[in-house]
Amino acid sequence: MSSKPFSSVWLREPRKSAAAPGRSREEIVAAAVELLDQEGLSGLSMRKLGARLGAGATSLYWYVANKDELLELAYDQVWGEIIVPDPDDVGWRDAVSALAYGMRATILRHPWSADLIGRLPALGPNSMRVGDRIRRIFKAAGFQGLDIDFCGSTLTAYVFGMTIPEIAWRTSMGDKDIGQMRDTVREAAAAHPEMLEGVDTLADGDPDTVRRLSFDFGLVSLLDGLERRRAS
Amino acid sequence: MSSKPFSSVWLREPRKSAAAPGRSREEIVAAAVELLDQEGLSGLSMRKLGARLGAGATSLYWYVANKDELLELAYDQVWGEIIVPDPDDVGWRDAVSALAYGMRATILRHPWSADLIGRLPALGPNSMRVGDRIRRIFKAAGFQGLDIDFCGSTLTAYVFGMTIPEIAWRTSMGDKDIGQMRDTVREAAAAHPEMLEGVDTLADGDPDTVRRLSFDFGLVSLLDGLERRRAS
DNA sequence: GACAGTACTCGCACAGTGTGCGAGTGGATT
DNA sequence: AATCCACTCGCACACTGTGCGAGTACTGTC
Repeated sequence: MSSKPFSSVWLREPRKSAAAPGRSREEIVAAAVELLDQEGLSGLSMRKLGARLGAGATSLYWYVANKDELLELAYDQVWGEIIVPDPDDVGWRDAVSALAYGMRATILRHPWSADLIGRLPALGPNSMRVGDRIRRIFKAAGFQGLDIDFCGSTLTAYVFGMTIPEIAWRTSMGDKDIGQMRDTVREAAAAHPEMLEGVDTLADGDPDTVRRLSFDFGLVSLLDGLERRRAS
Repeated sequence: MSSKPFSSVWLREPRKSAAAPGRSREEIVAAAVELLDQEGLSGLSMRKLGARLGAGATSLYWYVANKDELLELAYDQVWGEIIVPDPDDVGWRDAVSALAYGMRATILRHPWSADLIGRLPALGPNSMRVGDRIRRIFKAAGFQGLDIDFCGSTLTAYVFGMTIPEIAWRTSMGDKDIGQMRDTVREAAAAHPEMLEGVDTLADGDPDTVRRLSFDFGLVSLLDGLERRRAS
């Protein structure tokens, strides 16, 4: 295993200066997110980021211990875009639905973040805030004890598990039209008639619509299942 | 976006020779999996793998177009370890449960594979086989048309979404004891009393047991939800 | 104005990566 | 014996993250 001893930006004191020098951590993280949005995870290098800020590559290391810390910061920035509705306003099912769609939309807006989900510790203030709100929703719904956390895990697992592959599809197949796409998969699935049938029905509709239908199908099923749990 | 034009080992003719030369693709892939199991994704480099096989790094490029192809092959190898039960024997709920646990166990046995889920195209014969069997299960359960595929997506999304972060936890925190762990998260969650409550209850039990409970909670909920869909 | 200290910048260098290229090798076929 | 082909591999290139140590600029104290 390549297990580093574990560390996180969030667990150490930051540089003290409250003054406003030339560069700031915020500025760097913002530029990193911009670069990531444009060129993806593999497009972010310290040198490129430095150049974009008109700085030398190693200057950034004053504000950030290493690249992983920078990614942690950028990652938490993304979590900050997720808005978690208040269950008192709309009821827990609608709150969870809105949250799930919000998470999905946020990740799709920053596809590189999918590569970090589950690989980077999510201990930043924004991810904590989201976690806290999720917990509130399920507690308000009537779940108790460990079940509250289990509900949260289940929900995020579903959203992440559904969205991560979706992004891979979008980015890798983006330039191919759907006909080519179907042919490609048909070829790979040639040995399994059962799969071919699925490929064909799936390829009939507009890909975006199908993906949304699929996401909704699973989400509704999940909510139904949770509701049953809650009632018992 | 860093969107390469898309390609896959499975979509091109392999080298023709059916003879038995010194090295073979199978041997290389097996060694790669071994190395990955021992040192993780970042521990695999072409030079290291070559050395392990008593070969020069670039010799491998005769059998494999690039590193990504090698990873695709190793990845599919992992899918090959998943056994998908027959729904005729045990009923669809039990079949799905067994499958979900099997997938989880397989990924945990090869933690590096979690880093590839959703990033690499899964068009290999083994992943196709699994996909085919999953489809059969849900068809046998009585689902129809698009719903069959939606069920499959939902299930795999849940299993992947649940297992990917679990691996990150295991590997990054493996050497810390649970007390330290709780303190770490407590610190990060300090601003959110709601979360602290969760941290404390979760940290009470044995981590492995809690994880299994959590996995089961979501799985059962999901199955309940799907069952409701099927009935209507 | 002089000095000290601190906050920051950055060029250089190192060890490592994936991989294209082209020369070389050994065995089978003609 | 000559030719071909499967295969090996060293070299080189462009690129990566980052430790180090010298340099700069600003701030506060006498």
